[in-house]
Amino acid sequence: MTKTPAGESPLGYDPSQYPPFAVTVDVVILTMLDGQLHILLVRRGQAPFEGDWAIPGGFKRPTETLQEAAKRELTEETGVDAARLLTQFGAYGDPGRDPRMNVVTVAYLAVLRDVGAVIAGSDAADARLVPVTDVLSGEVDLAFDHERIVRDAITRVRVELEVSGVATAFIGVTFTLAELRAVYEAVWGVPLDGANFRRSIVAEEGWVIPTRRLAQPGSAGGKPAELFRAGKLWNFGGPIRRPQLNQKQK
Amino acid sequence: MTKTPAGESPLGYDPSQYPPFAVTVDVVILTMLDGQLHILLVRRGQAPFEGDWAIPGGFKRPTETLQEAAKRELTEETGVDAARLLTQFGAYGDPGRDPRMNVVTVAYLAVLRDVGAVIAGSDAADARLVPVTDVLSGEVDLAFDHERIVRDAITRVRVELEVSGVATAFIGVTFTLAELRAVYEAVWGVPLDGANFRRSIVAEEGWVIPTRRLAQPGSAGGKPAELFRAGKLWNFGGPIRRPQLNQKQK
DNA sequence: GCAGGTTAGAGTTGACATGACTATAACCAT
DNA sequence: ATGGTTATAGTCATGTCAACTCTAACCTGC
Repeated sequence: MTKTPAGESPLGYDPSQYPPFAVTVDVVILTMLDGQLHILLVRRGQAPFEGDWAIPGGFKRPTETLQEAAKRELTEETGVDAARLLTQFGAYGDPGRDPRMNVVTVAYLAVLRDVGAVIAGSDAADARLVPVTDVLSGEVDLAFDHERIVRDAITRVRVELEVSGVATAFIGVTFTLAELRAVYEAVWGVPLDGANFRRSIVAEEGWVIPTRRLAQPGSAGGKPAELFRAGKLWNFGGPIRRPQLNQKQK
Repeated sequence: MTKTPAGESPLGYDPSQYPPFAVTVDVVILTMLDGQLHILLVRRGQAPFEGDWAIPGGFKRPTETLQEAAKRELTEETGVDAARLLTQFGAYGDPGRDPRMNVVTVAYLAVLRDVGAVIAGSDAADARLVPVTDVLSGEVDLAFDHERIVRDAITRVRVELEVSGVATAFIGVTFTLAELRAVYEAVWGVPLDGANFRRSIVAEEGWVIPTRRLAQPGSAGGKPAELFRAGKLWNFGGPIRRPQLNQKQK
């Protein structure tokens, strides 16, 4: 942090020598809705990219940490609170990524079980949950380089699902194993065998704790499922391995 | 990226309203030396933290990407070239992390097989390779919040070793399986069975390519090992799973 | 040149994880 | 009651992997 090409002195660094830099934070919020993975987007009310969808975010203030900025901007723009669970996953600073000025943005990711009421902020024309498949397929265009950011976020959460116990963050305090399995299937986009899934989880104590209560069967009937709570082992990684992750092409 | 608390208009954003923001990049360079994992550090020649060790880095310029800035600063400060292989792993922006001004830094990581000549840049008092254990144990104090950054980097490379094929980046173009195994053992800090290691790698074609040449045995003797080149499969993940990663505490 | 030590590499075995599948239980609708 | 649906239990074959043994090919010291 000390190298000083012509005229830059770290001690007497004069920012006015440079075009202004801005630091922003952007937040990717993921949640389950109708068995599908959804992302929280806002519709921009101002240029540039007015009318386009974007992920919520905004300028970092000098007195706050990056994490605090992410939490604040998310709440201001969408009314959503994800104080915990915000994890940083990337920084983006290509020249020209924002037509107005030099902007470096730090991207955060959070996974929520229930987003709650989504309320568009003052300068957002709209805010809502959109299926991630619509974004990944290009059906919904995003402002700036936000599509790339979202793709990176999805990649990240797919890995996190396996190596960290983030799966339970998607669902309620008590849940059936089918609900838990739906999380894996939606995020990874693969079907999982229900019986094998159950065995992997129940085989070892500490993943799920039986509540001795039963869930209501759906309208289609079926045997009522047992309700579980999440155990402590989720803090040390997940119990389910991603299928075909290691398919080596020969 | 549009929320505008009092007076901030995204269109007419005026950076002079704010205390200046600086964006820097910092680079963690890891390599193998004498069977131990080493990190490239520079000794600061100027305040603040004058005389302390730090990881190389410096200010991003508006016309370059973050990645380009990392490559440039590394070369300027240490004479080391790691154009490829630089991967971003975190951003740090806590208020006060730099006593001079508001600095948000984006941290990069690279793994090199041979660092080559290390040449301290103009304002670095020294530049050299230091065992990471000395940093992690606190024996070597680092400037700013660089110790935290280094810890995050080590955590990252331990994961990368398993999910990406970064292992071959540590060693030469041709290598013995014992050398390759030493990389895993040094980074993960665990012993691996030589026979099982060999089987995992040789079992499938594409990991290593025999060169039909033999390495010179060490002074202790022993059967001469076969020399291999890295195959293509390393681009799609590594062949060795980290032991006890899933040790679930009961 | 021989003995004992060292390293590379092959093979063997058993524990365990996992995928595919079958069977049964408990609910819904009609 | 009957058939459809979902949850849960169990079976079986396969694959992975760690621990271990064994042999080949080198070194050094005598």
